[in-house]
Formats: sequence, structure tokens, C-alpha cells
Amino acid sequence: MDKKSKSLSKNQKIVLDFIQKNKKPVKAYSILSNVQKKGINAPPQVYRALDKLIKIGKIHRVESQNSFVACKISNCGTPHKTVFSICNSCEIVSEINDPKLFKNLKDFRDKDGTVFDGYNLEFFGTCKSCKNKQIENTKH
Amino acid sequence: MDKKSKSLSKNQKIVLDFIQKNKKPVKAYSILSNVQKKGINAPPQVYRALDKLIKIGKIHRVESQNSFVACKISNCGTPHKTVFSICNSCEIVSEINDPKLFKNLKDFRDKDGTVFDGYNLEFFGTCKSCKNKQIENTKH
DNA sequence: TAAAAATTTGTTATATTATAACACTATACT
DNA sequence: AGTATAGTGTTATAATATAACAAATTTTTA
Ligand SMILES: [Zn+2]
Ligand SMILES: [Zn+2]
Ligand SMILES: [Zn+2]
Ligand SMILES: [Zn+2]
Repeated sequence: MDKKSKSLSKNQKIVLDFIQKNKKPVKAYSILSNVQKKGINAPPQVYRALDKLIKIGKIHRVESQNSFVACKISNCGTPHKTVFSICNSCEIVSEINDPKLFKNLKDFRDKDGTVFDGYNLEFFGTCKSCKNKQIENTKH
Repeated sequence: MDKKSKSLSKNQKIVLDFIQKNKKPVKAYSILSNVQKKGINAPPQVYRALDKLIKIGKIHRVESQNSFVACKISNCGTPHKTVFSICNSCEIVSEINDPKLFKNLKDFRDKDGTVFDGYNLEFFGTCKSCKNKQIENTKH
């Protein structure tokens, strides 16, 4: 076994696997009901796995939705620096990987001299697909 | 009565008043217990007032804390474009008013052509006061 | 100004999200 | 082997938020 990259525990693997299978963010209790057949019985088992996976950067919490999504950026890491694009209509979430924006955020200093070690940015809007549907509807 | 700027309702005033009195963000159930003497009895009365105050931009929700804070920026408006600095140690929250950062966020476009109408950005770190306390502690 | 519409209120009950606490097991380190 | 660290399983409960409905109030319109 690889001694450098400590592998995930049983429950952590089960939870991560379920989150990665889903295109959209998933909720904690939805994870629970979907992995009960794998032997995870109660909320604490899910939340512990979530906490760990967040800590090591494998997943992120979408704050405005109380939901969890797999990280799409290889070196996202920890402490957390996350940017998401969220559709108000279909609630789909995309993790954004934009070096220029990252630099702007990394370089930001406030007036009070706070030392930042992370950030979370959520953009809200209407995705292209939902926008098109809206246009379709106004045509008739 | 002023016909242009529709005034707030009784419960909305009570809740806003309490939030504005507090330097730190406050939680919904803390609001509830603190305004019960004013005749607000149950969670829905608080949450309705909060929803309205958020909608009109008088307060903001601090997503990572499930808490609510008065808006410190006159033209913050709606839909919402908010930036906060949050101390991981004392949990104090400052609303940031930085035109250059605002411009960067306003101008951001993603690859998928999503049309954004708002954002929420939370910076996490250690405020100056907490940093100084930490340094004090390591001296001994 | 009277009727209609929209908003707000008060209330009970319930849904959703998350953690505390404790005994136990597995794994990693020395 | 012995110790420390991390993970598990479980029960109970805390914390956050909404549904639903009848009544009252305020605003708008006719
Ligand atoms: Zn990521
Ligand atoms: Zn969409
Ligand atoms: Zn504001
Ligand atoms: Zn602080």
C-alpha cells in the first residue's frame, strides 16, 4: 500500500463514490438514503465522511444549497479556495477554474489587515440551457 | 406617510432593529428569543421578516454561518452582490466595499455563457485582533 | 369610498440539516 | 507489543427552516 497518499476509509469511499457519480450536487440525507444498502445507517456516518472529504479537498460544500459536490479541479487542495457558478433555475453547479479570477482573489487584501487563508465565491445566474428554455416559452 | 419608499412592517422593523444593534451576525433563533418580548412568538415570523429584509437588501445572509447581518453598503441593492471577510477565530464579519474587486466580479464571464445576476463571496482568515492574541500566546 | 388584491400576521405542526456522546474497532507509529 | 490516531456504529437530540391555513392589515383599483 502507498505510504504517502493515505487511502480513504470504507465509508469515505462509499460517500465519495456516490457524490462523484452525480452531475449535480447532492444533499446529505439524499446520500444517506442512497448508500444505506452499502451499510451506512445513520447521519453521523455520512457527515463524518463529508467532513473528511471536504478537509482533503475531494469534495466541496455548496453553501447556498447545503449540498455537496465533487471537486473538478486537480489541485484544489486545502485550505479552500472555491468558485462556483450556480443556475437559479435548474440548480446545476459548475466549479470554475479561472486563473485570472484566482489571482484577483488571492491578491485581495482588506483594509483591516486580515490575513486570509481561503475563500468561497458563488455566482448566481441562469445557465444557457435554462435561458434558451425561457426564450422558447416567451415565443408562444 | 411616504408613498415612495414603502415602509417596513411591524415585525420587519423589530427584526431589522435587532440585527442592526448587533456588531456580529446573529442567528435566526437568537433573534427569536431576543424579540419575544416585542410580541414575535414563532420561527415563521422571524424567517418571513428575514426573507423580506434580504430581498430589499437591508440585511444579508452569511451563508457559511447560517447567520444574518445588516448591510453596511448604501447601494448594495438587489439582486445581491455581496463580499464578506470572516474571521475563523472570533467569527466577526465585515462587509467589504472594494470597487476594484466589484469590477472584477461584475466583469467575470464563465466558459458556458451563463448570465450572472449576483454573487456571494466570503473570505476566511484571522482578523488582526485574533492574530495578535495568537502571537501573544506563543510568546509565553 | 367601497370592493378587490396583495401583503402581513399569528399559530401549530413538521421538515430538513447537523451534532453530541459513548462504547467499540481498525489502522498507523515507535 | 504498546500506544496513539482515526474511523465505526448507534441512539438521541440540537439547530435551522418551511408548510399550511385562517385572520387581519395595507395597498390598489374602480
Ligand atoms: Zn475544487
Ligand atoms: Zn439551468
Ligand atoms: Zn450590503
Ligand atoms: Zn477574529
